[in-house]
Amino acid sequence: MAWGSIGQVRSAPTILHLDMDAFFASVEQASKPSLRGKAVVVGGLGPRGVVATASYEARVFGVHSAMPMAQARRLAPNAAYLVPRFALYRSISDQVMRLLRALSPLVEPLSLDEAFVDLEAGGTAWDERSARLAGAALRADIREVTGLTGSVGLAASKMLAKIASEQAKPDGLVVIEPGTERALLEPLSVRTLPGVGPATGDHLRRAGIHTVGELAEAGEDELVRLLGKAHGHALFAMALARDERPVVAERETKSVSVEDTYDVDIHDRVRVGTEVRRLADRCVSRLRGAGLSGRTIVLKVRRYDFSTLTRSETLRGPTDDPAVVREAAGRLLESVDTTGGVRLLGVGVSGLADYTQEDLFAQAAGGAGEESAREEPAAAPAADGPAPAERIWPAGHDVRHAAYGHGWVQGSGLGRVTVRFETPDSPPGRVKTFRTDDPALEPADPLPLVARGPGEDERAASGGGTAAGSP
DNA sequence: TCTGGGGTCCTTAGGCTC
DNA sequence: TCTGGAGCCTAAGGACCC
Repeated sequence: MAWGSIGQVRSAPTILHLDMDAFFASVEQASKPSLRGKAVVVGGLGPRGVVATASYEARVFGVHSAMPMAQARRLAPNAAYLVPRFALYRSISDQVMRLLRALSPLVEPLSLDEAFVDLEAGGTAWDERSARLAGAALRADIREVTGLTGSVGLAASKMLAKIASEQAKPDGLVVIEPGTERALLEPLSVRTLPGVGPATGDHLRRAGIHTVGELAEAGEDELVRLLGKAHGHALFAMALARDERPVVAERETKSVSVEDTYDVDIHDRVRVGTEVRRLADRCVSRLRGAGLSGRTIVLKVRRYDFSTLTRSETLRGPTDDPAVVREAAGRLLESVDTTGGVRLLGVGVSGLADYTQEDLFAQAAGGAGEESAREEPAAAPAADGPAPAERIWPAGHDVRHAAYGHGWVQGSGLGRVTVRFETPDSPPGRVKTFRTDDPALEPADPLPLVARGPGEDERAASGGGTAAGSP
């Protein structure tokens, strides 16, 4: 992405950045009344899990995103620990994105809980006042539709809108007025700027540069010398509050990959090979699901000491054939020393196209059924034998009991599962414990966070419809 | 303390072709 | 015919983001 290359400098704060507050944790609190106002941590619960999102109540204890889960448990032993429920988060994200698209056709989602909107392109705002009104209305709509809060930043560029929404958190709205940008940026830490992470931050600190003002003073040549061409030019432009990157609605995928971190390092070479083939199959499933194929196969190996290496191979043409990807990944694995053990394996495909080399051959051959008739990816995890009899009840997932109704799994182990019976619009519920194989208990779909009016949803809930999570 | 998963972009370096 | 350089591709690693 070229910085400051195209477009004209905007004079009104009509770029909006929305950031949902502690998104995953807020969804869980909205869906589970007993967790409102409590410390909630969402993330991987295995021995090598990390925190995806911590509620503001958990952040008080020092828990934050990307922190190892073991450390979070030491800091906040009484918090609720839940595994992410991406399907639910995605459905709520869709509702939010629909609200954004009503404001403008130019919406650039960055993740499930964040997006840029060009309000001017949508004719929704043209000056500070109209932008502020649109931002406030959006926040109200989000609360009404999802029961959740989001923070809004408004500025004349993407970088500043993002900084504004950061300042607005939680549950606020901040406008950076054109003309005030330089003064606002000057005292901020260089780490505030997008693209300055731990490594670049350290690098700059060693050069005596701590603030955005010092970054601007250092001069473009010095920054290019310190950080390289692209990064140096980009950072200098940002330090002067120059950012003319447009809001881009459609982004095409450049690569597809899957990876797994194992609870215990794998030492057995045969097992490593098996895992790589499984990952190759999963990767191809995702690739095909997106209607894509790719030329470059990448194998990723993280060793016992956390050192990471990648090996890649570029084929003559794009493929979405699981056998081809499996074989390539297997060849790449041969060049990697895995003695000592591996903690993570990954398989990816890049150099994407929306056709395959096989398609071209098929066309050329008039579709004559080659021997390599499309092999379906090995049906995922059921590697061997029937599914185990033991039923798994992930923490936080919804369940339904024949007698007690809707609830969620508070914890399980030793053949027992503990369920709290409550719904988004009920008061905090009671806890009961069952055997994991209790036939009266079954997994359930999440309920809507906000009760719908009659006709809005076939699952129309009866209650009063108060917005979840309201103070 | 002990580090996920899915991405993007940049840099460096070597090989190849014109 | 030899050489230098530009430009492109591939491979590997690193930083960053959410």
